[in-house]
Amino acid sequence: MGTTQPEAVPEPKYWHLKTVLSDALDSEFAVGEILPNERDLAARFGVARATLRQALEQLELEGRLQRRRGVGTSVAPPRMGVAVTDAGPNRPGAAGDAWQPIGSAWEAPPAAVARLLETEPGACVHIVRRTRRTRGQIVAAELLYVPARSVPALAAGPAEDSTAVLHELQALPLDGQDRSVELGSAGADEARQLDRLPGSPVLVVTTRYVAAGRTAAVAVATYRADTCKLTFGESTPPAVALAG
Amino acid sequence: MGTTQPEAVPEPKYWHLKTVLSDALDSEFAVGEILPNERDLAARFGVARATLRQALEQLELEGRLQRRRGVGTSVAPPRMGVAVTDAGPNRPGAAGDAWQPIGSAWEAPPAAVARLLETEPGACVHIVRRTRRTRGQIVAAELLYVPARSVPALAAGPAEDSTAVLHELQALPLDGQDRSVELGSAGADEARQLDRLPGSPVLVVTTRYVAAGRTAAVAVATYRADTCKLTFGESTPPAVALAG
DNA sequence: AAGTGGTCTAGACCACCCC
DNA sequence: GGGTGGTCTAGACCACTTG
Repeated sequence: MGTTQPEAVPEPKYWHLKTVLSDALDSEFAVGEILPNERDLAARFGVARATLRQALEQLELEGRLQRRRGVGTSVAPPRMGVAVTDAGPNRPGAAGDAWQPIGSAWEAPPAAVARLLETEPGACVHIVRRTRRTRGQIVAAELLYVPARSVPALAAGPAEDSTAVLHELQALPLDGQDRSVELGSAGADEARQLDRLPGSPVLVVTTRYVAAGRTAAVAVATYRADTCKLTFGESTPPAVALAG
Repeated sequence: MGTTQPEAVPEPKYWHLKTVLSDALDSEFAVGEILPNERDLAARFGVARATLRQALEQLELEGRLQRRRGVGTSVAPPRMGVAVTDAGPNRPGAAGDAWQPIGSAWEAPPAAVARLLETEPGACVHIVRRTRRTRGQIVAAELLYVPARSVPALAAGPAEDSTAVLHELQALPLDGQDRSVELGSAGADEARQLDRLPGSPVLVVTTRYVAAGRTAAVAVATYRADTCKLTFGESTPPAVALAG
């Protein structure tokens, strides 16, 4: 009896909070502006800080917010469109948007990669580490796995220079490539390169380069999921994608 | 003094927990097996339940675990490879892997979509809702936005049948399409269709279909990020992708 | 009714950034 | 040193599924 209001299913507080904050972000804050701190916000909305944080986490996941320890929470700019299709190791890529080699190694790849490469588990391959910078921001960290058979001009073993591997790889005639995209979380090393905390959500792009019917190389690139929108263009998208 | 071990930077507990659990998953549990409940696990590792949950959330984000309220936490199977490239509205798609129309409407699209469609903000378009099923599982929910000009054979206004819009769209000669992939979180409606909780991470695939130099249609598909790996193949990937 | 994961609280301490 | 977000705790209650 009483006030007959079954209330159906009460929406979780953090969910309601999220929509309220999202609206406020659109109407009352500018990009880059810093929000009040979490303790104040929680008090203002009458919830515990953990609950407020749950809402902030969601908004960060959607690319609406950016949080930096010791600094504060700010309104994030729209996600950058990052072209994936032509960013392969043997396409130098656009001038201002470049992959930068960080180093190289001669090690055994993880089992999953070895399977793709069709190499013996435990066998060593060239591993080139690169980062990708778009408009000044580091947006991705990549590990490029190249089996010795794909770069016959190089002696098996550690390469003196990471660019040598990339250079040899360019000489290889490609049949094609296939790619997959999935959600992951940044490992300790990737997190450092991407300037994020470990565990941050990333988009993992695995590219398999095929030459002469075999897998010539495998690239595993992890993109910041908060700031990036991966684009796969066939026609010319530029203005629209950037306007976001 | 005591044992002089500065311990450098202590790794967060939930991070360490995650790796321990991850190893245990590989070695001691089978796919589909249900883990001990959260309270027991937390006690066993000597942490608060919230901390244990933080580790579980990460593992779920990586597609290692599946949690169902009222049931328990189980070991997830490897992610399904879901082909995106040839799954457009005018490619019927493979036989066993199909989009199923759910309904249609005649409404104004969100502002972001209207911008892509180059229609007036507030103008109505055909909206077709579909779900995609792969191996029996619903993996994606899509909203297909079709402006009236792209389907001249149909009267402007609510379509009697969602298949009519799709049928007319197939008649349109396409110049090409471009796509973007980004991280998002499921809204209340999408969550219901995907059998997930609101806020669950999803991969949002936005496809712009171009005909005669204009945007003919826009599809916004949200894929379950926990169970799906999106594939963009140019060569034939099958066995490898499925073996995961 | 019992057991599960999901939400929420009120507090504490820590790591980091900037002044 | 003072402020920020990040981690952690110990408890409570709720929503859902299953027997």
